[in-house]
Amino acid sequence: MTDIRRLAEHLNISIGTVSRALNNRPGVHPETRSRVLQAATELGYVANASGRSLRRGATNTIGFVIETGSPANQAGDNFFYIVTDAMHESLAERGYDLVILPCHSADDPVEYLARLVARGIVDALVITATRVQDQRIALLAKSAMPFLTLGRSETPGEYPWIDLDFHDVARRSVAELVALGHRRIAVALPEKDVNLGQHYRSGYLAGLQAAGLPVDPDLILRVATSEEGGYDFGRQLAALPHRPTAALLCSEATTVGLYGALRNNGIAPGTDVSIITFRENPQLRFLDPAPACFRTSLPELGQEMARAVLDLLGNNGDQARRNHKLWPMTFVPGASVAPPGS
Amino acid sequence: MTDIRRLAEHLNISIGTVSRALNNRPGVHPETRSRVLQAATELGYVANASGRSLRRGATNTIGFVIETGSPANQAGDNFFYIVTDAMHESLAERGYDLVILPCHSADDPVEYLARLVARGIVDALVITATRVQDQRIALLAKSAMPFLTLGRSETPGEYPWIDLDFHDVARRSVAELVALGHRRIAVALPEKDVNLGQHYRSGYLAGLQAAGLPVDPDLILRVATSEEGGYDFGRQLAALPHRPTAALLCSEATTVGLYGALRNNGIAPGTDVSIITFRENPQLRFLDPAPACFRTSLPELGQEMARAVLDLLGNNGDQARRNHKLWPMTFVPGASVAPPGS
DNA sequence: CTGTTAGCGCCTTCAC
DNA sequence: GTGAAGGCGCTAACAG
Repeated sequence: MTDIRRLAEHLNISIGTVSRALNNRPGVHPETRSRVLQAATELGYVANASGRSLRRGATNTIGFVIETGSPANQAGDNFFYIVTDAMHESLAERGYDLVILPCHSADDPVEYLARLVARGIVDALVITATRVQDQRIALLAKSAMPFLTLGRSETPGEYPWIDLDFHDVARRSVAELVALGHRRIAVALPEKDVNLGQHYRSGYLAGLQAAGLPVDPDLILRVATSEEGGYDFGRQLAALPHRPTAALLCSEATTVGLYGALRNNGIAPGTDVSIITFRENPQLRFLDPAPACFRTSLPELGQEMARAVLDLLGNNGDQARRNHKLWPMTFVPGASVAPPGS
Repeated sequence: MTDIRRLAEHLNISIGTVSRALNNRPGVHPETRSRVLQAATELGYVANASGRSLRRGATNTIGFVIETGSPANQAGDNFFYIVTDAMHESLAERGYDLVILPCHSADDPVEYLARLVARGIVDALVITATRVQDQRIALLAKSAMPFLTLGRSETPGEYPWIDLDFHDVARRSVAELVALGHRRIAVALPEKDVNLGQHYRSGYLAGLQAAGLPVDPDLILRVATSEEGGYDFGRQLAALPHRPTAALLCSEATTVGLYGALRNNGIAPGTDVSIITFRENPQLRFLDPAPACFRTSLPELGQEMARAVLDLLGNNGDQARRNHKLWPMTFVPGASVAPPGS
């Protein structure tokens, strides 16, 4: 709670010198500097953030926006905690802090962002769960706030993104199943405006085409990204007159629900219907049969995101806005996949 | 990005009047006020947070601290998103904002808090995952920062807390099992310094005592709060010479792992070993057999927490520091519980 | 190497 | 009902 003035008085020197010493500015006698640093530690002095930001015109803080009201965020495991943990650590090495900015259910995400930008509490923003047409991106692109999106979008403009390679995951999943003899493969897609669904769908279609398989619209379903959504998907598959022998999930959150629905309808996951889900996580590992899925290092993803954001704030910010990164994932076989009719 | 000066110039009035109009201060001509408000909306003016905080000495922001490096937070579902979502909404009604402050793996939680307090970016803090002896509480109690803990602690001092009633949940769980004829009931506790473990343990012991059952130390195990921890627990139970007929979990995150370990050892969850876990969540609902557990409304918990924090910042802050609330939970029967040897 | 001073954006007191 | 001015805590530019 001490301010810089009291610290200076305590040391009998001017606040200017104290400030220079604390901020590693040149032109301070080494002995003075060490006295200042020691006194700061003793008195628990930390610069007041408002004063510093006001003067510097920057907060040295990155905001990571999460819509806490979204069912997709309330389901599943704590993807974001792992990503932000690593991202935060990388940012800290460069003197930046990270805060998670939750946008609550009753608030409008676009207005929330507009307020954030104007209030100036962060130097850059990360937004997640991008839509095909995303007003948040349109807003940010018009503003002067540097931002990174986790997920692509068809919203026009030049902005940096990092995205998991949903296309390749889906394509690869189909290929794995086809190699075992599957020919009727269902897929659960999210709501239409969720951008990852576009890519997952295109990968699925590419996989079918590569195998010379026809597209059956009955096998392409849209469900909520939640346990309930997975259950829905399973029920709908069970009700199909000509049941598929395999199913793909573009979100691991739906896996448990799908297993439950199949079992409740007398269908054995893995035996009657092969399943490949999206991202490996600890919960999946103990499901029976263990689901085939895709692995990636979330800490590495967080580090990459930190790098991308820091690039935006560096000297080559303009160039950094053209940074695009497709994040690869590797297939993890599982007992949930078997030849059809086995 | 407009500042108040430009807004005032645009309207040809002084910044003092603009400020008064925007902050609903008395003594502004109604017409002037409406002109100001309209111009603010048009130009997208929002007060700069640093300037305002510096002047007011308050940020109107509440910080919710989460240790993103903790395995317990990386496991399980998004408990905190649901709580903070409701809390945020309640706070917003009273003009407060909420930010989630992640403390990353490589950072020391106590130092992190000390920095937060000194930087003055929030008016109050919420800390979670309390320890039996919690240095964070000791630090905050010494500071002038109002704070609320989600979870109790034996750390001395007068501070407000809200805690789920772990004692009663454990006691009730034992009673349910005893009523069905169980006499050997195992329990998985977290590491010793995790405060909720103390209460869960005391409730477990109270339950045994009420039923006149002996305490078998072999049945009281400590495991990590994660899927792996649950798996560990199951393996250890399977290896016991005199196997229990029931098992209690003080964290739902361990449930899937326990099911997996039992099955891998030829033990049927629900039939061979009855299971009661902690908090109901969507993932559990689709496990087979569905685990008995305890239900509570996380949105209501979030609202209660918002109230507790706002009380701290109100006129009766001193009295509010004595607010303690034990949060009740209700039993949800499940197929994971059956009479022993059934 | 150190002290002094201006001003970041805002709100509030005082004067009118 | 409105304008002018000071100062919240800090850093950077300028004197010395």
